Amino acid sequence: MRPHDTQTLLPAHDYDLAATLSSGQAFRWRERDGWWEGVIGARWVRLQHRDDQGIAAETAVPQNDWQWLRDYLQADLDLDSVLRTFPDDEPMRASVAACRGLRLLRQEPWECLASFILSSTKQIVQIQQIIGLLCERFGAPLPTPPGRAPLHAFPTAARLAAASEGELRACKMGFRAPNLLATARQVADEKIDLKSLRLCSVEDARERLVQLPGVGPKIANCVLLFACGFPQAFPVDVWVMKALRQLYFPKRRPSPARLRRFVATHFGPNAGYAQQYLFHYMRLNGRAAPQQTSTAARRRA
DNA sequence: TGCCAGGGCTGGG
DNA sequence: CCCAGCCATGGC
Repeated sequence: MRPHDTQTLLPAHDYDLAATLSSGQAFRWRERDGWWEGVIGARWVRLQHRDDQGIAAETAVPQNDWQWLRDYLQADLDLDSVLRTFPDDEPMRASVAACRGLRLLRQEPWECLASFILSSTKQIVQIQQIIGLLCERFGAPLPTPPGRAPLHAFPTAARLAAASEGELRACKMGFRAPNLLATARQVADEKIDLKSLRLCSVEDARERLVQLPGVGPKIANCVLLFACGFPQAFPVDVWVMKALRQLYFPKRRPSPARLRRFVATHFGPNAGYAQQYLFHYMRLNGRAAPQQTSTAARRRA
């Protein structure tokens, strides 16, 4: 790789770029002309997986160091060493077989937190729309390649803290607007230091996150897993709940406490990684789930 | 306890 | 075409 180039090729084994970028961890990636286009920090970038070579990357502005991209993609992580820690049971084997190469990204904490506050009771498509509007209206403009539509960085907490609730509601986020605004103010006022959460114990970090308005256990776990680097954090949403019920408790309906104990003990030190595989597996098979007894499952089939 | 609060997409009628 | 359902959190 030459210095000050707008292109590079990152060596990466066992990396399913499409699954990773579309798996509901991050919301600003779009596929276009066989590339995945997005924004990381203040950089426009597009990515393309090349068999046996790795991940090709192009930026709008020359780079002399691509560490920011390796960090974001976690390209240097040895996936096998993670997969080896998964429990050796049928649901995990099936989930890994369905999308081997699925990875966790390492996102910027504020963007991750704000995005997941906006994610509550929304589906991925709508989350993308809200975040698109938010970036367009409040994010700093970024250099893009010639002939490309202008693009914006994710808005800073300070910028959103200075917005009105009405302006945020105009981005179609509905009742999440006051939560996002109040959390942006706390972050901007340094009531919480998101970057230092990774230095806490996972329990301490979670406790601090759930103090923020609009942040419950599910969203806190998303931030811990996708931004703070806690591989044991285990967000439980409806898809994961469905996976746990169908795959591990097909007969009885476990209590929430029992379920919490199960996920805390069964999946090992990389439980969050295991969760991502279950989530993706359920999303792939959700429509055609074979073992349905509930009306909800039958309606889906 | 149970309902409700945006809203855009999906599936079924 | 229309309409119910989806969805994680907080407030009532």
